[in-house]
Amino acid sequence: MSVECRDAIVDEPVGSAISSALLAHYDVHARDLPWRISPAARRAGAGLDPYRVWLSEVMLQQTTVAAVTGYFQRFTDRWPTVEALAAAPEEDVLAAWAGLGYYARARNLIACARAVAGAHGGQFPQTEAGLLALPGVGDYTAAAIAAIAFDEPAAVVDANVERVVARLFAIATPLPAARPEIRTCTARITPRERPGDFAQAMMDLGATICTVRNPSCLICPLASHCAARAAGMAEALPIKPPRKAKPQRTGTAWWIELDGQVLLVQRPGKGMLGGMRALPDDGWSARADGHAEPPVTGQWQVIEAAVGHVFTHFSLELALALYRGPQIDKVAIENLNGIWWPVEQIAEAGLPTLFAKAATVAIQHR
DNA sequence: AAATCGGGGAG
DNA sequence: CTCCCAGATTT
Repeated sequence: MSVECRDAIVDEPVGSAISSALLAHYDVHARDLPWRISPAARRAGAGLDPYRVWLSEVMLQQTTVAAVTGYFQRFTDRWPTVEALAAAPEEDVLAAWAGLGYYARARNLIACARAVAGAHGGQFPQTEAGLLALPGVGDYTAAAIAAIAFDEPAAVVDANVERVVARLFAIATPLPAARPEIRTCTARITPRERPGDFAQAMMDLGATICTVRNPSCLICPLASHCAARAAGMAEALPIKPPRKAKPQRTGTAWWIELDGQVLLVQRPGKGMLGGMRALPDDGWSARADGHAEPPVTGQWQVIEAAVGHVFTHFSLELALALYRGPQIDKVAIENLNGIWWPVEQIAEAGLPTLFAKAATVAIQHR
């Protein structure tokens, strides 16, 4: 039932009819988002700031609009330009990113800002190829910035567009094998005029109408063009591979508090929660449980299953052990290479959510 | 091609 | 509870 996306099928008039219908709908129903500008300002000729487009796109990678909005506001208030972000201490940026997840994005964000502010003289590259060379900028983000900030007719394909296009052309090939065909079809319907609005309109459509479950085909501006709709198979597409089961791991975090300060560590720069401040722990990972051996001798109050947390590829049940004295082994503490942080200011430590939850439990048991 | 890497919101 | 989100990078 798959409709091949060839020139003969998706010819110029058909592609134009789709983009025209979508843009007309977008002009009325576009979501009002912090990284967008008003239609009135747009008509007056205002352009989008590439810095804000880039920042929003990186934050939105695998992350919902609702989760990003507050972070975007705080980042742009605190660092209004790419030069300001480039000049910020790395620990400040990582702490500001805490809770948003996928922390490699934050590390790449800093590297990218410094590359743009330095080697590129403060200007983002304006071509897809140039953007693609930046840290943390892949196929999707390069195309999105090129289209939205620089008016280039790039094929912007995110998970929303994958779904919309797979349905429009009834592409029944399972993902990820269907991606080349989806990309070709997306390029075929991307207009030379307003490519940035088109990309955002496609994503709005996927987020609000052409949803994963229960798509609202009755109000869809593209319903008359949709092959999956005609075949009664819209909700079944795209076909996704089965997902693997998550292993269940256990670990222990250590709460060592002296004189109102708790010992934190900075995690290694790569891997899980890389570069982030954290409670010291027993080495749990996606591959293995933690060893549960306390880092210093003494009396510990253990709170079993203090925190349950689900990561992308495993679940973790984290025990929390609170140090209860009587004395502290100064040498062993030094070996932890930690930093003492005022407990009253723990919210400003920039702990990832797992450890923020653990800290909350610890404070309740103080 | 498959695995790694967070967190939260929707249903 | 399950599913998935404006993906990139490494293996």
